[in-house]
Amino acid sequence: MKNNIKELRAALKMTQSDLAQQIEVSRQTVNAIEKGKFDPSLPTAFRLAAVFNCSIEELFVYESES
Amino acid sequence: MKNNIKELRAALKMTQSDLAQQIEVSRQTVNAIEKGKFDPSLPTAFRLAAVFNCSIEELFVYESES
DNA sequence: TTTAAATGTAAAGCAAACTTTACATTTATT
DNA sequence: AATAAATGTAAAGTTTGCTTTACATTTAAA
Repeated sequence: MKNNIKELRAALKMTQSDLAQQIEVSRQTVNAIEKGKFDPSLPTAFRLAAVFNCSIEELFVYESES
Repeated sequence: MKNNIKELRAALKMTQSDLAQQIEVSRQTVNAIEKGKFDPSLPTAFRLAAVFNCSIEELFVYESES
């Protein structure tokens, strides 16, 4: 699963901490998601899409698993 | 998080087992998701949306947590 | 109406999403 | 150049998505 959170976040001039607060997860979680260490939960994906005012499909690109 | 998987699945005349096979999870997982016992992971949500040829947003309705 | 298929549910266990704490490194600011 | 802000990363722990096994109940078919 790929995502363009880092770019979208930069476009809004937000820090990882800012974003973390808005979506109610830890800063490390935002970092890990951006770095592709793991996928967010569905609720977290919804909150992310809300912040960037876009669809989950625009935020994340599904790639068949391992 | 609400969803209309049960209805969409019925419309395609699929059993929970059929759907489980297609999205590569267990039948119990499909049942639990339909019954709202837990939310699917993001990858599973993507696979579900693919089966029903719709967006994740059409499948799931986000509701602020606990 | 018996049999089979589909669904519901439960327990135990594993894996992944997330937390907190903590520290090191990189990038801005002064 | 010094300081602060932002980012990266790691370890240990909790929660939740998901598995398997197992069985009970509901719905459909013979």
